[in-house]
Amino acid sequence: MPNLVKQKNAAGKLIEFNMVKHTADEIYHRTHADKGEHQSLFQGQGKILLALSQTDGLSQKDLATSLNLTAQSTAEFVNKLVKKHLVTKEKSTTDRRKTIIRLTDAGRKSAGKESAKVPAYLKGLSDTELDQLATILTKMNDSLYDEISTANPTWYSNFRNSITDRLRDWFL
Amino acid sequence: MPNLVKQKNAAGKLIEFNMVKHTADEIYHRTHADKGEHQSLFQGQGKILLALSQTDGLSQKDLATSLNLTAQSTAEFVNKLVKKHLVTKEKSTTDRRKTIIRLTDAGRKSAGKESAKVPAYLKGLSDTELDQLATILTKMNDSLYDEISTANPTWYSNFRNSITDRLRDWFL
DNA sequence: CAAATTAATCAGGGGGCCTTATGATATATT
DNA sequence: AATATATCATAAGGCCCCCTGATTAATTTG
Repeated sequence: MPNLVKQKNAAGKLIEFNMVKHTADEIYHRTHADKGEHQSLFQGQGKILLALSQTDGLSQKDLATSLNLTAQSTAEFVNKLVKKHLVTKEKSTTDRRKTIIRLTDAGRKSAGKESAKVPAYLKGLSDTELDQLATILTKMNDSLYDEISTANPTWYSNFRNSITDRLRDWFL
Repeated sequence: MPNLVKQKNAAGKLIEFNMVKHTADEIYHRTHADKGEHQSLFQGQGKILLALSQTDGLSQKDLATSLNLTAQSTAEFVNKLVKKHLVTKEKSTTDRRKTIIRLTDAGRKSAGKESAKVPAYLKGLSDTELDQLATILTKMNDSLYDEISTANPTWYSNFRNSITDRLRDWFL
């Protein structure tokens, strides 16, 4: 039976990590403000870009369902990206209700550039610690996947797909 | 010299964790939408509430600087909280430029209910793993604190204070 | 007292999301 | 063919998180 004190301790550290990381990211954005490019890659416009960089030429609807967004939100983000010349919209010829979204060169570049870089805060860990961390995170992730799939099976499968796509750069 | 493969592996797992946790949280909000109360405690209105629950009766300016927000953002959140009857505004008598913000009873209650609960995904870890995790997170956090303090010393000190306040419940 | 500084507000903007309505196109039914 | 229904996208409106710039009111300083 697990020690509650240890659990609480770890939980606190995790919360702390989230907070610290959050503000570190904020500072990074403000400093490195490459003219307003702070897509978090997991959200909004960044999400769309990422999805397209895996499979270009999706319809808005496809994007919406695969990203668990409403069609409306998707339209909004796509329009914003169009304004920035990162994607293009064109009507599908086979089904003229559909709008096909394609990455521009700039878009492709922008999507790819959150390159698979190892964050500095991992560089201070020993090999053993890195292994431990990976093992632990795997367990935690599985637990969260479980939570998601029981709460919302639909989301789960969409999510699972997009996640493996997005993590392809990291493993193997 | 640390193994780059191990670093990458751990980094990937961490990203995965962030993504999974993100959507788990989203689902939680949508499901448990207790009449639109999703303050994330680390942001916006929740941040203000938390700060006031540590030290009531701060001025807007005090709030802004201690939370690393602009005066304008602070005003916005405060006004929203006033509308919800969670805080009150009153002009300071000693310096009539200042506006003192105070928690209402409802506000105090709302702030306190962040429930220092151990998340489910930690419950599956053994005592050893919990210790390992805590140790590792401590290192990562220190590394991030470093990053923050060199990038923005001002933020650092403000942040450091508010973080210890906020984590008080976790480490006794 | 005039000037400088400080606290707060107004106006406006950029992100992230959703719901409700509507219009347009496609497909199924009669 | 003609009508009904289902699907894709848009428009409009809301709420949340946050910032920059300009302006007003009160206090401190020279």
